[in-house]
Amino acid sequence: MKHTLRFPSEGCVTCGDKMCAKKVSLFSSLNDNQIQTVVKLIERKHYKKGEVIMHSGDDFNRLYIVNHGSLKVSTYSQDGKEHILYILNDGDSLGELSLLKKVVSPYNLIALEECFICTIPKYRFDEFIKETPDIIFAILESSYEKIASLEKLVGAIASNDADIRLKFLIHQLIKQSGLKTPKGILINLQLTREDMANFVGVTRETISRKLSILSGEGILELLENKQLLIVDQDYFEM
Amino acid sequence: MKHTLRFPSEGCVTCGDKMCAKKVSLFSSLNDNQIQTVVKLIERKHYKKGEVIMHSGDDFNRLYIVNHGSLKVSTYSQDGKEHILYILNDGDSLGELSLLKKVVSPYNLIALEECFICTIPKYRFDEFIKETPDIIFAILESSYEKIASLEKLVGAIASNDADIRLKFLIHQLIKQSGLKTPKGILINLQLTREDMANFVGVTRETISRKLSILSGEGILELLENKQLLIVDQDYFEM
DNA sequence: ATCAAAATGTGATTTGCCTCACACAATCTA
DNA sequence: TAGATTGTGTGAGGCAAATCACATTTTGAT
Repeated sequence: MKHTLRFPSEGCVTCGDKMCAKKVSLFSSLNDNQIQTVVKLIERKHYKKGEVIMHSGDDFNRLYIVNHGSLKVSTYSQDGKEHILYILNDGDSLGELSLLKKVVSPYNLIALEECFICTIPKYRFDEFIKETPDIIFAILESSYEKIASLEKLVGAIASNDADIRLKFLIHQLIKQSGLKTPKGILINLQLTREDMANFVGVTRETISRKLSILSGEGILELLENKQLLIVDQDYFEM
Repeated sequence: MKHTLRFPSEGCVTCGDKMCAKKVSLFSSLNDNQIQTVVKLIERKHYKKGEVIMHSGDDFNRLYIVNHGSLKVSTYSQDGKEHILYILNDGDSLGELSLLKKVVSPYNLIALEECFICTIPKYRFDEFIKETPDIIFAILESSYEKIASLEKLVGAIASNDADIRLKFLIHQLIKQSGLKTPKGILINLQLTREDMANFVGVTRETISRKLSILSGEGILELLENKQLLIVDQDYFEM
């Protein structure tokens, strides 16, 4: 049910914007000319909620950029449990390593909602790097952000304390996809309780119970359609 | 009690080898000329067991390379618990990010045994990058190895199962610093039970107990001087 | 609009690890 | 070489979260 479009020179069809690549943090340092060059390399795909964007074991020979939507990046342990490593939103990217060498994906990518994903095949990006070597620094920087985020995840999980884990989870969600509203920070991701649980290594029941408690204490509100309204943001500072 | 030496052009004093930088994975792709250039940038320091090589909060403006020895890289949680993120051995490096921009160290570095550490200050490495831009790819590659190792650590800790965590710990130690001997794989790191515990997020008591069990089952042997002899390596495959 | 499937909340029970406690061993240090 | 400090093994008990169970709600497909 997914389809591929290529845009040799007309910019992005979906967003109708020749500069849409600018919102990608990886490309934020590029000038307008360079952005237009990048846009020409892009292939766009569209995925519905729940669709698998990539399976672990697939050839990983593209850079993936989230144009619009959100997705989870996960692995499975031997006993079949899902571990979510990253949640990606608009402007996030994945697969910089695949631009360096031939690799197989260790990740499963699954759309949490309708997703517009831009990809750049390795062979096309190789040419771009030759013309724009500075892009490497942006890639390096984004990889260090990934390292920092993983190190924090390790710290939170290693605490073995469900409250700290949940605190970390919500802290992350606020930072990544929190929307300021008059009533508080709104988190509007299509994350199930189980997804949340699989991100921080607890069970869905524990997430349910702890969220109820926080809701009872007025720290957050559980809205319909999996939305969270964070009332007391300070509580989630770490 | 530590002292600094600089070697403008004579190669490494400690190892007496002008090519010692070659064993650093970060530099393994360089040719002999380039290696000699790198060696000229190196400042060497010597630390005794237990010495603090860097505190979290210190200016992080150097690339650190372990010439000889081993050290732990850790952070502390709010409640004062140590979390070990990496254990570095001969040839490992840390601080590639500090070559990109001014940062403050989030890490504590502590020598597990006598250590010979090579450092390259940012301002000197900047020049080297200009002459040898390809080094960036090696830096990128090493950062992806770091990401992969963290992702595995997350998976192991998120399992919430002490046996899996210990398995992962020993698997890592075998990979990083296991020495093949006729009787099995020898791990000769100066790690205390508590260090092991702080790497995988359990208590020292749990490590003690689980190691005893594995020893009783003949999977490994607990030797003197904190050495481990891995008899059944397959047990630790993941 | 209807039904099946997926997700959620919540109680009861179990359990694996943490915590606490202490004896003993190893290691530093003057 | 003695004494202090740091590290280690192991038992007993408690507890937080996993597991199991099931009713209810939400979602999605036809």
